[in-house]
Amino acid sequence: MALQSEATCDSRAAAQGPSRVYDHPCKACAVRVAGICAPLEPRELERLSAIASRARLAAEKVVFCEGDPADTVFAVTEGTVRLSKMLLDGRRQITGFLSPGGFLGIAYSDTYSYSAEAVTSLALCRFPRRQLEGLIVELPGLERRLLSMAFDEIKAAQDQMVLLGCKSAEEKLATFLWRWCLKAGRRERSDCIVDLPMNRTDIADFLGLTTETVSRTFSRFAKDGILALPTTHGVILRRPERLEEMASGEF
Amino acid sequence: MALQSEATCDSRAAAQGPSRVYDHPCKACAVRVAGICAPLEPRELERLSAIASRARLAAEKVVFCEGDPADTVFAVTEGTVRLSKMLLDGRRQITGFLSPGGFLGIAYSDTYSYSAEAVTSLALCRFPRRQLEGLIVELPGLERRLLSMAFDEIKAAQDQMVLLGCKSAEEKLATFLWRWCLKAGRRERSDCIVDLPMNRTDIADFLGLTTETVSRTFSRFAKDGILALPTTHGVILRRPERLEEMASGEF
DNA sequence: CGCGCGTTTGAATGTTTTCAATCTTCGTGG
DNA sequence: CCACGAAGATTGAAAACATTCAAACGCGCG
Repeated sequence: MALQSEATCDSRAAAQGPSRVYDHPCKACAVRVAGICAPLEPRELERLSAIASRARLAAEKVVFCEGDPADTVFAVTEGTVRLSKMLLDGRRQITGFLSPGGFLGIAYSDTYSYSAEAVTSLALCRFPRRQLEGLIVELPGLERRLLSMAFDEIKAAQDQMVLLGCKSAEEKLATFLWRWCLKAGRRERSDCIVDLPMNRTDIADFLGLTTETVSRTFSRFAKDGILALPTTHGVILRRPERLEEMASGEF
Repeated sequence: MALQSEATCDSRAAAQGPSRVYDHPCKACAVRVAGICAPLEPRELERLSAIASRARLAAEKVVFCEGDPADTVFAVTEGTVRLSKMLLDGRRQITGFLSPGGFLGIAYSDTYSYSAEAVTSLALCRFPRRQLEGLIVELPGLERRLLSMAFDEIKAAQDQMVLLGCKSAEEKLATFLWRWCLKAGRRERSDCIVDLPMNRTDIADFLGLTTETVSRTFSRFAKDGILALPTTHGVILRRPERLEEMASGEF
């Protein structure tokens, strides 16, 4: 499973002052993965660090594939990961994007039930699954945190089902941009500047549309003055409130 | 969150022989909710029973509404529950159907993030949320089971995203019928007899279609000899293997 | 038996997709 | 530094699939 923490990836643990954690190769990781480390005592954090190793991955590389033996769990510390499932004929559904703090690959299953790829270049923490499961038994805070993250992921999945099942192309893209604006938007007066690390095909496969429809909808939004597209990955939301309206928010 | 156990609802606890559990009003419930009780020791089961109460609900009645204060968690012991989310204008997405063993209403949130209604008449176990959360802290087996059920629910949600985002109307209905056949189908030679407790509108809102499209697709399947519709809720799958093919299974 | 609701069927419409071509961007090599 | 090539993005036109609107059917219940 892929767990995305809503916590920001500030250097929380840095406030704990010097400790043995600092000598460990996972220092940087321990500092950043607020998602899972947040509720841990320093001693517990050290236990987690002890089983972790770090890895870097170039953009578009595969973290793991659906069906692979699931022997490693990952935490994202830098970059964006794309999670997807494929049909036999190659049609793809992206089930989510993970940012720093996100957690992926955990499940009570012997194989991964989805694929994970690097959208941008990545920094990851790796946890051997066996050892992490052992730690979960020992550290109740860790299990509680996982359960909380799992619930958040279920909620996000339900919102995505509403998007996929109920919304029009325009509403889908508006929802997508509005979410990204809330999560990672940089405000500048009434504008919201958003960087979309993924390409149009990724957006299309996330929203259940084609690239052409995504592109057309972007163009229409730009023509209507709702946003500007200085580059394909850089979007300036000129009227974020219009997007929020168009998103037809749930409840 | 709604957790659907894959376990059948056999009277597992009955094998434990007479005990104080039997004197408790939740006897019947404790017997049936294999979903959450399965990994519990008899003593632990008793603790769970002690905070539970039972309820019955007529078909089409509301269990709880999106936005209501989430102070009760439920387990389904009889009947089928429908979980849904609504957009402001009334469009509805059904995120899942729960059968006996299913668990609903748990989340680390003060309000329910979705609505739950009775598709058929129901028997439910009720757990006051505060007390259940206290019990989770005390009983590690309970928390482990919840985490496992949460992972299963995430996996199911991802499959549903694939269905909603990638599949055609025909593939959607074929997938739906094939799943139901696997879960609750009664085999008879090559046939599979399925009872669909929900109506066409429910199916449509689950699959991201309209009732008309669902109905037309049913008719086409019947015309092609893939299934027969003796009643609207009773379906005989004459060629389940054709449905499986049409479902374009994942991976 | 008749009424009402849910389902089915029909025809027209519309949104999104498909197919195709062009444009843009970015990386690479001259 | 510029030119080139390839991949991604955009735009256009035609087609397809699902929806919408409308009407008829049939089943269950009073």
